Amino acid sequence: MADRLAPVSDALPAVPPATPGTPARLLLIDGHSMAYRAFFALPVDKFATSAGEPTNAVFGFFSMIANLLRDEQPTHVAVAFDAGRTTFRTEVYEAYKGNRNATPAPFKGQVAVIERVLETMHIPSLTKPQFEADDILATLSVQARAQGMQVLICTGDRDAFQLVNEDVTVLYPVKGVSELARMTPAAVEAKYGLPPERYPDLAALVGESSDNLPGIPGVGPKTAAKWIQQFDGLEGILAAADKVPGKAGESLRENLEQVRLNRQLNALITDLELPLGPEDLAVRPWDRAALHAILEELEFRAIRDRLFAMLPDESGTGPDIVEAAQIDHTVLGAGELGAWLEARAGRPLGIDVRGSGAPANGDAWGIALAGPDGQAASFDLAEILPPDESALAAWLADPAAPKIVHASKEAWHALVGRGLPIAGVVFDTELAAYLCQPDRRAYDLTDLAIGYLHRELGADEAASSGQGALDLELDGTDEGRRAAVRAAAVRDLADVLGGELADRGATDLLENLELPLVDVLARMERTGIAIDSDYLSGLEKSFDAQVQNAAAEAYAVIGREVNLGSPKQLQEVLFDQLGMPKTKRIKTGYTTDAAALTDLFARTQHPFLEHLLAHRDAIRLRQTVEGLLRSVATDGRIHTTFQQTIAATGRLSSVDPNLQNIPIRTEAGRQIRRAFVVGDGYETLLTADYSQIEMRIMAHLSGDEGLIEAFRSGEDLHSYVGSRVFGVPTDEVTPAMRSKIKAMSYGLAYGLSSYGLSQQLSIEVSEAAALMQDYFSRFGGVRDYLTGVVDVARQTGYTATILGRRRYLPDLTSDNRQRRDMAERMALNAPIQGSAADLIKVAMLGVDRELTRRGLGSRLLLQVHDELVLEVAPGERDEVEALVREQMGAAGDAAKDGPLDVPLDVTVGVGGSWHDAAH
DNA sequence: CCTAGTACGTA
DNA sequence: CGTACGTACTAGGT
Repeated sequence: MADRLAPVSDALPAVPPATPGTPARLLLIDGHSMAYRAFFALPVDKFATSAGEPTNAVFGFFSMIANLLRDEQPTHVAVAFDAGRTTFRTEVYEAYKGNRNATPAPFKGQVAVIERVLETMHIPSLTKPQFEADDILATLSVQARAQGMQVLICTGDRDAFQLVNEDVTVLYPVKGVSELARMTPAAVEAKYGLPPERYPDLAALVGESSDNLPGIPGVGPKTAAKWIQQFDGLEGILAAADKVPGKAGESLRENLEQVRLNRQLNALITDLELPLGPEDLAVRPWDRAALHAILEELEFRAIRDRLFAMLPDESGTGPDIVEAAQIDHTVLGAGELGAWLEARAGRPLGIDVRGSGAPANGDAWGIALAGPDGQAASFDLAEILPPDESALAAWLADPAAPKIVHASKEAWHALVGRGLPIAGVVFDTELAAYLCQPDRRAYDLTDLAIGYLHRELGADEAASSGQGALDLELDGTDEGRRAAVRAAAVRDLADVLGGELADRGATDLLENLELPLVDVLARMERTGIAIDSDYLSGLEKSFDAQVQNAAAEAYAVIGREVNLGSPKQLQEVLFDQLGMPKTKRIKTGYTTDAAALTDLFARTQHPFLEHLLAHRDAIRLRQTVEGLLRSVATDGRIHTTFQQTIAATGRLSSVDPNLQNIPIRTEAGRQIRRAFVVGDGYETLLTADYSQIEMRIMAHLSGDEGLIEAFRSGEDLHSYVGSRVFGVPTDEVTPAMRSKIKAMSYGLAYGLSSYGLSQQLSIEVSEAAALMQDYFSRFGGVRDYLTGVVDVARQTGYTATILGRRRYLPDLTSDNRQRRDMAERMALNAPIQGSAADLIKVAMLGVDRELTRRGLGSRLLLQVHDELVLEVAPGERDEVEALVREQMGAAGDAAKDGPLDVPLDVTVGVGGSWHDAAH
């Protein structure tokens, strides 16, 4: 270990805006003027979303802002917009700007988008009724100057030249919006031969065509400038109008009124009352996620990166969009960790673990700890000395020593792989962020630090600058310092996210559900499930033979070999070569999915379709088997990873491999489940399913008496519902009736339409609509609930599960019908699917707790949304079954508003394989 | 090599 | 024109 070093102040290079001593820099932009310039500078047909929304003005404007932020490094920014077409100027002079053409249709709407973008960048947009943007800019520039600021005004309106002085520069577009002329006093003087304050006098004489202000015929800028010099300004000229010689003088005398009017109108107002002063316009951190989202929405894809790269936020070279991380990073001397930890006993420390979080063979090679005092320490675990390692191990394993981690399940695997088990995790910043924003797809620490702390961690700074090798010290100090910065961010994030959770009523969800579940899931992943690899290999051969056969027969029918896995080539065969009727339209032509092919086969009986479908099935099964074989670890087991922060509804997901979509519906598919077997030293596998969990939740949430009674009666649900809907006794509900009802019941939880139902059941839309009518007439509570849940979500902005897990659905108020409808279906489904997810998570905690408490050797292996798979130790079968039934059945008692109104039935099966344990 | 589109497995 | 996922493949860009 290195000698003890003095604490290093660790300022990462997000350059602070105004170094002390340099004046603040205010950038003011005339929004409408610059957007309009951008609109004409960029081809509208090259800048539009796939929906046809034009974005050329938005892009040009935003691109210009990015350049300005980069080049000018303003400390303060604001954009002013005209409030409307009528202003005090149009009242004085009706024709003011009256020559302007109607706003082009593709421009309309783009200003609103620009304002939204500015909002995400936290750049204020200012308007003032009856005044123009330039009046706002004029007022602010005068105020800012008085406060000692340097001012830049970006506008395409020449009237702003009157504002130019030693502290105020106008940036005037000369070509498009990318090239701006810097109008300083000298530049104005050079161009017009007058100081800036005389410019409006000149404009009054010459006129301003863009404002529809006529000038004096025969008087151009040269003459005007000469007069202004000669008579000491416009007042002098007007006073001496009689003495002005020549034809021009005559012309002047004929237009005195117009000149007076011009001068009155082109004077900018500098004493408006504004809600914000220059001091309120300081550059603030952006809402990076929202900015990213809006660029996504604008489909700026290819240019988005360029845009982001220009932005100071990303490059870290701009204004104080983000703060630099400030910590004291200490490299501790040998044996000092114990005391360092002791000094912070009982205080939660942030942890950063470097290593691999793989479930089967995790490993950790570095760890950093950050205390509440801004101090952090880091270790290279390959070099750590025994006294420090034992202090670290004891502290990590101590459940009473509070820890804060980002992605604690990965850390768990990494540390366990190093022989350093972790306990006492009181906060996981990834889980917390997930509960706050469940629709996000990623929760990178770097992004959370920017979003919640406005702090740049600078993780890849050394590497990306190409100087990494130079900076990196052999003892790992540089890496250690970055780790310490992350650990400090994790610790600080816990404070902010803890508050966010509390605001959302989600603290309980984190502390008593998701966080305890991490440990359960980690152990499930580490345990894995045993695989009969020999059997699986045999299955692969068998499916492979089927693939070859089906392909050969398919080729024989059409007389040539095509790639049966290519929808494009299949379309050629089906619709061109074989001339079959067209299927449902998709983006790339006509669908060749299984439903369409089956339908085509029913109509044409063409043998190619039969072989094609058989090939699809076989290739799919082979692919599944091959994937599983690849995933078998050296211990003969498959270790999936359960992702806890992916599904927006609260479900888990499973990856590497996905064990939540192993086939079960077809016989051939079920064969694959025979490969999942009980491991050595265990007696059997046990599966436990909730039956009709989502319908039970619907019954509970809706409070529908009929549906609740259906579950209490213990009768077959779909037959019970069918008998009520069709008005026949339960035992006279035919299988066809029952399956219609089943499809309908489940469809309702997904926001099914009558059209969708008709497709599903291959019946007329009218018949489907009638079926829904009958259903709702008997189960009105369900209808009321479904309409109510959307209404409430629209009001509150979110849906909630029985444990208060929220899903935010801002699109419920979208102007876009497609998005709105989608959001409505999400709102219908989220409370149901999410509550089911809550319930099985509660059940998992209960099962795991009881297994441990009773000292049983049986263990949880898998969760498949409404099913748990356990490995049962010898002699524990009956006790485990009872325990699982008990815990799963009781999960409903944890609901926020009291126990469920319906029982939770659990079906249990036992067997040597997953297949045989089914029921 | 990466992305979009298609298809399909589960609950 | 029914929710929530993950994976694998082709095709077309790079």
